Amino acid sequence: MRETVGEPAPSRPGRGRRPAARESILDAIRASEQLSRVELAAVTGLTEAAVSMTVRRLLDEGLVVETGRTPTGGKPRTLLRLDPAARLAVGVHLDRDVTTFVLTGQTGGVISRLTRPAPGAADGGLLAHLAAGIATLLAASGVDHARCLGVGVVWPAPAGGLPPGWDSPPHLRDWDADGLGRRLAEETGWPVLVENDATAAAVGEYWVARVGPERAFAALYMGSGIGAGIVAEGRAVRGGHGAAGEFGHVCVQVDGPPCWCGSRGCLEALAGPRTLVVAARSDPAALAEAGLGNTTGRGVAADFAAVARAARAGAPRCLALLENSARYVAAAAESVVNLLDVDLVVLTGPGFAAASFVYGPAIMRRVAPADTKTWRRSVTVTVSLAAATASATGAAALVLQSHLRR
Amino acid sequence: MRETVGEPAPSRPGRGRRPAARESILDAIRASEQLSRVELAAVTGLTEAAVSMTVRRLLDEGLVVETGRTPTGGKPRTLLRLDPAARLAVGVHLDRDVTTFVLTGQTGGVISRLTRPAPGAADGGLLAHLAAGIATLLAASGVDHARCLGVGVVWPAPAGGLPPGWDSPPHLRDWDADGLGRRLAEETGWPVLVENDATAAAVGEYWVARVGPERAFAALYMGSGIGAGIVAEGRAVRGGHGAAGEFGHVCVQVDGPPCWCGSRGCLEALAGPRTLVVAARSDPAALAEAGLGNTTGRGVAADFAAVARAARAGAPRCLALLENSARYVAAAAESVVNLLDVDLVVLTGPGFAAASFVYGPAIMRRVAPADTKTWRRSVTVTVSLAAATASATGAAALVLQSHLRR
DNA sequence: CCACATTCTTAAGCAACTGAACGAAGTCCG
DNA sequence: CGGACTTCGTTCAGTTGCTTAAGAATGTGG
Repeated sequence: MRETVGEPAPSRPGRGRRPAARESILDAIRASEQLSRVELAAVTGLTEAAVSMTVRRLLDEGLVVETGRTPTGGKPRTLLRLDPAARLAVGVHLDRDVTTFVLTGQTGGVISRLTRPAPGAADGGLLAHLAAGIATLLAASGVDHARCLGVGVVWPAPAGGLPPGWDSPPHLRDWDADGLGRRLAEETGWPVLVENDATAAAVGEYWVARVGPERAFAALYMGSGIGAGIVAEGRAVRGGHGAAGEFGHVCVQVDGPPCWCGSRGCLEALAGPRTLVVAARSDPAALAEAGLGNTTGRGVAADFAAVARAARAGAPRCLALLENSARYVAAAAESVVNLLDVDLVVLTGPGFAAASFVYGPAIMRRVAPADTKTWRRSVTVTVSLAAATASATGAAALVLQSHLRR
Repeated sequence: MRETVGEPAPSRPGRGRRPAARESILDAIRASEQLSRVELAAVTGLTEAAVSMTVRRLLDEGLVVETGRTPTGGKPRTLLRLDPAARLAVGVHLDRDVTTFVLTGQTGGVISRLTRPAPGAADGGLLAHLAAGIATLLAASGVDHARCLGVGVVWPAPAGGLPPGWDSPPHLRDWDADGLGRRLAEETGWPVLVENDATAAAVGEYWVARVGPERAFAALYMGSGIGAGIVAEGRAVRGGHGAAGEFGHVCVQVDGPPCWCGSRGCLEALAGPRTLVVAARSDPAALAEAGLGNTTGRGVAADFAAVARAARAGAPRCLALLENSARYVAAAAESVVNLLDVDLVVLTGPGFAAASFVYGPAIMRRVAPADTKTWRRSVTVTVSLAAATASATGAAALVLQSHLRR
């Protein structure tokens, strides 16, 4: 379950119901970059009168600005945009080896960024690490703190909390989503929201890439593990306990090798970055190609990137390892597409940022074949523009989105 | 896209917005069988005053009835139920070999039922077949036609329409969802809704089995093919083009045998009922066990049922065939559970009705193992109580549900 | 029979939206 | 250049769905 902590919703007395117009108007402008009032009325299904009134309020609050006009047959349309600086959000990605902090504006654009190594066991704990990073980020950017809506924290674990036995990094091991959100909210004074990193990447992509709510899409995220975030009808799919998107444990081979999760043939066990790196280290040729010989313990992501670089430079063994992995990932992606009728697959995260030149074509071949003999609808496969920081910006986007839908 | 045809919503002037209370109250009563007004207020989050007013209107309309009271410390609660006979819906399942018609009440209970063989090429066409069946069903049940809300038609194809190359039975081949809905609405005068049969089975199960909206669940449907319907947050997951739930084309073996869909290793190609029946017919031992020797062309479902009967009676070859199929189905079910964080899997449709004694345990072993070492949440696997008519009742439930959410 | 607890109803008010008419800001054309 | 026309946006009264607040109904225990 997603956790929102801090600032309880002020239940003003005498208040009617939650205004739906506000949400749909802001979301429509977000998705289209700029829109006039009549267009908003058409898109949202509201009357022009309702749009007019709601927009005036948004203008008064400074959330929206008028930017130019487009000529028509009669009175020209006045275009509306979100004011990027009107609202800010902090996004934090707690990955295994590194923590990324970003400050974004209302449109999801990154204002400033900060990267820190993940805290070791003796570094004074996770809370201090987070609070310091957030403070540094805000101080460096010099923005008005009052405009910051809150903090989104995402990690490579289900949003519903870490189940026992989960393979989590040491500095996250003793935390659950609920506790982390509450404690960090107390520490910083901001509302805090905790979510899975792949889901956040998907929401971030939805937000930043201006995907329309009519598209069902999946963001495949490869960091030190592999996960998927799914957005359908403009909403993140979280499942019964906030653990949807366990792409790494999709079965791609009935009697495949055992996985730490207790099952067999899981994608992660067959083709995950960790598996690939282990294979590269145990293969002398690949080891030499990727220059992994005299490095050790740098973390899976760094090793994976080295293998990808070598493959891109033409190293045959590294390329073979990646292509083998890509076969499995493509098959799992096909399952996602078939199960959820996804028409847009976005590859994101540092893993795909480094190796999309192998994974992208492989997934495309399997999921969106060029021949039209197959029955399937057309599926687009793209690589995220900011794959390395996708989760952190997604974390911020989650905060922005939750403020739309308050 | 789902198609609703007929009866355009009367847009009364001066009307405010769509009442959300009505929907949530009816849905809460549906899910709980009976509830008092205070309980409704607690469950729906509405105030007691709002519940009181809305319920009175529902009582006036006859949708809801008061049934008894429960003692408390003070004034006893008056319990409310849906009046099953207040609203009726017709559900039609157009399967490959047989068409099933059901008439259900507001709670989804079957009032009357009719089964007809699927029309051949020379039987005067699909529309006449449907119209005649519906007329016969209603005449036989002797209910007031005015209380019938509409007709739901479901078929073994995506709700979004039949893509070119789809392996559809002859009598459905020239139809698309849109056209069928419109034409049947003209023919019968009722609103018509066209949907995928597995999705309908899931909605039917959700409706009839009183699943709460907090559960994410998947209905696996085996008829002459194999599909999945997914319900999350009380809504059917349809995906970008209404083609979600293509469980039969989940990949369970990267380099498995080619499937007619153009891909490889699809569940249906490896373990679907058709594949299993073909295997049984080409295996002399299984052929003899199941008594398929002197039958031919009865359709996949009948042959599959014969194999299942033989296996249940102890026939080793038939059992082996089923258990092999179940291994693959279980792996694919595991993928669904992991991707969507489903906590309830329901087996339904004639295939699972005949062979759940093999598939149920196999899926349970893989998806809900008894040992708690795994990280996964507890998943329940059950067999539908009315697996054989699940899709037809689901079709009717879709009509009921769409009237809640109008 | 009278507190007391609890459930449900009634009454007044408010906020969000609707429809319809009107004002505003352009283009087009004689 | 001025008026018809087109399209955009606003104003205003009215309806509706819900809110809070108070009270009526209907039981139990003393």
